[in-house]
Amino acid sequence: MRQLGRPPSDSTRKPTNERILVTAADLFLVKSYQEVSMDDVAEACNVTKATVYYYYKTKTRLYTEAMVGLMNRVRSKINYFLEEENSLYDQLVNIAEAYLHVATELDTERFMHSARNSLSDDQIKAIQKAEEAMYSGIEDAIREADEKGDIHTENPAFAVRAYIALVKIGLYHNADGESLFNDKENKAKQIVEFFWRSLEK
Amino acid sequence: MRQLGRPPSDSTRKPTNERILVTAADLFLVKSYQEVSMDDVAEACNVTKATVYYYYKTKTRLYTEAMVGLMNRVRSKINYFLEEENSLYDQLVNIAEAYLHVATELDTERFMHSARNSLSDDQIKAIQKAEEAMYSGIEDAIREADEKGDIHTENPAFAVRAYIALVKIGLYHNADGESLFNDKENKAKQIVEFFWRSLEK
Amino acid sequence: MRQLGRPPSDSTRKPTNERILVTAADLFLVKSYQEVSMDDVAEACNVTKATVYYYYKTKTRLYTEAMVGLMNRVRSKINYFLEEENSLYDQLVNIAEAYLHVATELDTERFMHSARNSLSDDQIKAIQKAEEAMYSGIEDAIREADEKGDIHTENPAFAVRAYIALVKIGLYHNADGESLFNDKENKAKQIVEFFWRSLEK
Amino acid sequence: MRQLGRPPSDSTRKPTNERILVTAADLFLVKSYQEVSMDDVAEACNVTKATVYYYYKTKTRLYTEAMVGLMNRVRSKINYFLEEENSLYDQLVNIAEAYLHVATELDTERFMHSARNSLSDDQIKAIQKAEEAMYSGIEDAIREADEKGDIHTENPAFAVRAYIALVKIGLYHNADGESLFNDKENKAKQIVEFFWRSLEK
DNA sequence: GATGAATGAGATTTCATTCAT
DNA sequence: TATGAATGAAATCTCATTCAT
Repeated sequence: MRQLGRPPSDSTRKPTNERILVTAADLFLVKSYQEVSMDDVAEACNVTKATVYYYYKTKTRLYTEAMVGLMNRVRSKINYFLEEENSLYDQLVNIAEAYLHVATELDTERFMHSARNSLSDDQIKAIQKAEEAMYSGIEDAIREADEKGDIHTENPAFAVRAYIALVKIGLYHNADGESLFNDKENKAKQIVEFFWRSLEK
Repeated sequence: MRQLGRPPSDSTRKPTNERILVTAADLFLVKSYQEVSMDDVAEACNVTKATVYYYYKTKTRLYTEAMVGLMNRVRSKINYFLEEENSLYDQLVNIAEAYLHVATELDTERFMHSARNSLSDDQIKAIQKAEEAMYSGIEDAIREADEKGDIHTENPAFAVRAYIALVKIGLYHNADGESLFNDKENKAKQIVEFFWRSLEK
Repeated sequence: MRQLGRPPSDSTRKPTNERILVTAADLFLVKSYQEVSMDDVAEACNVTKATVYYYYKTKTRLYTEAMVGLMNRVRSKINYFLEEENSLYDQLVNIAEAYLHVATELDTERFMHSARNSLSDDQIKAIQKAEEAMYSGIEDAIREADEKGDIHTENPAFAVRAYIALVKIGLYHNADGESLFNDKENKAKQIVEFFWRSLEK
Repeated sequence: MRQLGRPPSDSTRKPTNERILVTAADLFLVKSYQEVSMDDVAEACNVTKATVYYYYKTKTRLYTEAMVGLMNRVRSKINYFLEEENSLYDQLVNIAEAYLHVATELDTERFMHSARNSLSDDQIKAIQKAEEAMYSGIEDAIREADEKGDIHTENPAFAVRAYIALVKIGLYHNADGESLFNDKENKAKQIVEFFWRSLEK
C-alpha cells in the first residue's frame, strides 16, 4: 500500500485529478453509470476511493465532468477533420471512419438515460450542451454547404443527428456477431453515401 | 379492509406471472436494468418480492423474458401495419407515427448495454434474436420492394436499421427541451421522406 | 454464521423487531445518536445490519421509535407510582428513588440535541410529545395538590421540570468521582425536600 | 482577488490559534462533538484543515481546549456579576438573566456525554475541573451567605447545581415551541424566586 | 401459490489524520 | 506558519437472493 499523506511530487505524471477524469470517462464509456463504482474508478487510477472523493465530491459530479470532458475532446477531433481542405463529403467520410475505429459507442442518449435519474437538472443540461457543441461544427458545415448550393436540406439540425445515427449503425453486430457490412473496409464510405443521397438536390 | 375468505375469482385479471412480466417491461422501458430493483417490480405489481422470485428465479431471467415479450408485442404491431394494403412508403409512415406516439424510446442498444454485463450469453442472444425478429418484417418488405424495382438498396439489413435510427431522432429534444422539428404533425412524414430519398433509384 | 433466509420459527423468543427496538434504546441511552452505529445495534441484537434495516428503514426512524418506546415505558412506571395510595410527597420520593437507581441518565435534552440535526421535524415532535406525556402525570398530580390547597405553585409545568432537573443532580459526580451527597441512602429524600420547600404555602 | 505580496500585518486580528479555539467553541456549542468535523472548524475559521492540525494535534485536544477556554470565559462573566455590590439574590438574578440571553444552552452534561467515549481520562478531567471552577464562585457566595445567616442550606454544592439546573429550564420550549413562562421578561426573577424559597430559613 | 424474515455483498459518502512542500 | 494531496477506516443504506411457512 501507498504511504499516508501527500506523496513526493512527481512532475512527470499528469495531475491526479485529470487522470481520474480521463480514466473515469473510459470506464463510463464501456459500462453504464450504475455499473461503474467509485471503487472501480479508484482502482483504475491507482488511488484510493477517498482520493477520488477529494477531487470530485459526488459520483454525479465526477460523471458530469468526465462526460463533458470526453465530449469536448471528441469535438476537437471532429473540428480538426472539418478544418481540412476537403469537400464536406470527404470530411464526413473521415469523421465516420475515425468514429468507427474507436469501436466503443459514444451513445449520448444512453449516457443520459442511465444517469438521468441520478443527475441534477443542471448536470443533465451541462452534458447536453456539451453534446450539442460536439456536433455543432458539423451542423455549421452542412448549413454552409446548403447555402452554397452544394446540397439541399431543410433541417440541418436533423441532418446532423441523422448522420450520427447512421454512422453508429456501422458498429452494429447481430446476434451471431456479424456486421451488417460485407465490405468492412468501406463501411464509412457506404454509410456516408447512403446519407448523402438524402441531401442531393 | 380486505374481505374475508377467498376472493371471488376475477377472470378478467391476468394471471400473476403475466402481470409481473408486463409491469416489469414497463419499468425497464423507463429506467435501466440496474435502476429497477426487484422491490420496484414487486411494488408495481402489488405482490411481494418473494412472489416475483417464485415466478422468475433471477432478475436476469425476469429481464430477459420481459424484454423478449415486449419486443414480440412490438413486432405484432409492426407486422399489423405491414399487412395493410398500402404502399411501403405509407406503411413506413404509419409505423413511424405509431413509434413517435409511444414517446418512450424503445432503444434496444441501450437495453443491451445496460444489462450486458449482468446477462448470460444465452440471455443476450435471446433478446437480440427477439430484436431482429421485431424488425425482420420491415426488412422483408424492403427486400421485396427492391426486387419489384420500386426502390433500390444494396443492403436491406442496413436500410432497416437506418430507418429505425432515423425515426428515433424524432423523439430527440435538445438541452432547452425543443424538438428538431417545427411542424410536429408531420414529423413522421418528413423523416420517412428523408429516408426514402436514399432508396430512390 | 446464521443461515440465509427465514429462520425456523421460535415462539419463545420476543419478535425481532421488538428486540431491536429495546436493544437500540439501551444503546442510545449510554451513547449519543451519532456514536451508536447501525452495526452496533445489529451486533447487540445478534442479527445483521440488513435485518435492522428490514424493520427500520432509516437510522432516524429507529431512533425515534426507540426513544418514544423508552419514554412510554418510563411513563408507565411513573404513573404506577402515582397511582399508589400515598401523599404526593412520598410519591415524588419513590419516583426519584427509582430514577436514581436506574443510574443512566434519561436526559431528553441531550437526546434531542445530539439528534436534532439528523431528525425530521415530525420525528423531533414525536419524541417531544412522548417526553411531555412522560411527565404529564406528575404535572396533573401537582396541579391537583395545588387545587386541594396542599401546596402552592403558580406554574405547575415549570414545577415538574424543576423536579426532574433536581432529581437528575442526584446522579452527578464531580471530577474526582464523588457524589454531591454524603448520605447516599437518603439522596432522593433530600432532593425532594429541597424541591418541596419551594412549593410550601 | 487577493492582493499580491505579504498581507499588511493586521494587528487587530487575533492570532490564528486563538481564532480557531473560539470558533471551534462556538461550533461545539450548537452541535455535538461528533457533528462538528475538523473540516467544519477549518471552514468557519477560513483556514485549511491542515492548519487546524498544525495547532491542535487531534480533535479531542481541540475540543478539550475549546471547552476549557469557553468555560473560563463564562467563569469570568459569572464572577464579574458576583463582584458587584449587590445582595446574593440580585446577583443570582443577574447571572440567570445573562444566561437566558445567550440562548444556546451551556449544557456541560451534554458536552461530556457526547464526547466521553472519545476523550482520554485526562481530557475529561480537565473539562470537568473547568466546569467546577466555573461554578465555584457561586458556591462560595452561597456558603458565605449561609455562614452569615442570610440563608440556610446544608449542601451548598448541591444548591449551585440546583440553581444552574433551574435556570436552564428557562430555555425550555415544548413540542409546540412555547416557553413555560407567560411573562417572558421576568423569567429569571421567577426562577430565582423559586430557587430562593428552598434556601430560606 | 404466495409471503415474511433474514442475509451477504457491495454501493456511496464522510472524516480524522498524515505527510511533503 | 500554512497548505494541498492522499489515505484507512467506518458509517449509512441498498439489493438480489434464500428459506421456512
